[in-house]
Amino acid sequence: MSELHEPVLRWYDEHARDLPWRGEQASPWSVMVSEFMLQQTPVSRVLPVHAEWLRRWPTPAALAAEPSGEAVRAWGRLGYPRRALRLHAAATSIVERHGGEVPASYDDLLALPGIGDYTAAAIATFAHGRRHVVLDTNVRRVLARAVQGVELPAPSVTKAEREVARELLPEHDAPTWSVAVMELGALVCTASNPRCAACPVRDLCAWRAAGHPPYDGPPRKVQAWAGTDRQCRGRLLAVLRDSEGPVHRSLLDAAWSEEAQRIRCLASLVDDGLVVPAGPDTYALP
DNA sequence: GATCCGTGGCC
DNA sequence: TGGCCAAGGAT
Repeated sequence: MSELHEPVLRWYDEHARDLPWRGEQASPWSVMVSEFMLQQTPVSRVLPVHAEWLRRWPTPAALAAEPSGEAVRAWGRLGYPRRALRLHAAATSIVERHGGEVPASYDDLLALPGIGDYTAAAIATFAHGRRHVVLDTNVRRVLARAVQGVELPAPSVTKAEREVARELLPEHDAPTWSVAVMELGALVCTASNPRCAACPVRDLCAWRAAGHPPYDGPPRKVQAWAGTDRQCRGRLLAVLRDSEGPVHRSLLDAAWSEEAQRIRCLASLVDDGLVVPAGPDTYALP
């Protein structure tokens, strides 16, 4: 047991947010939906959409019974709408291969569409109480600072980093430890303007002890947005989402003026399965 | 490993 | 004002 455990767990007991996908009443499916939605997306924006999804589709079978386009539509403006398609596909696979129950094993979860290392570990841990290393951006940042003494972790997970997290994982109640570290990273040990004065392990923190040296790794690229294909795809899909049925090409033309890019992006949306041709110059959600 | 994939709030 | 960031995954 590291000396980090007690203060972090005590802090979590006092400061944890009461989120609907936490606690005894949350089903594994609720946890799974939340993990898909939380990928690169803040909690505050996930909350209302998650509630509506669980009300409308309380089980994987309920979601799988509907066209994937309904999932894309109900995804709303959460972003990265391919996640909605993958969640629908994962629900279908759960019905077909797992009797409609969210799998508990990491390997079974990892085999589902839209689930990588983090999400498989998170669902196995938080929905089923298994013991896995849960390495998300929050945990990585907390450990980078408290243990390694650097402001931010490397661009991708290193072997040493995973080993540090593995050694810190307690034998008993690993889920509470992981969610506590994540919560600490989300609320106190934030990427910018960390609230060190409120941190339960400030006196143990290697980064603080070193005088808060600034990040000195490779430059972190900020994604461009204005004029990109992602913005164009977002505009086009929003037209489909906000329409009852199939829409004519002219409505899509009005959503993005640059023709070559518009055509390329529409083709990529069709290729991704987010849009389907529905007739002459007509398109719809799948 | 680098790149692509949405969206909106914040300091 | 605009760079920065938010519980990643697939290719």
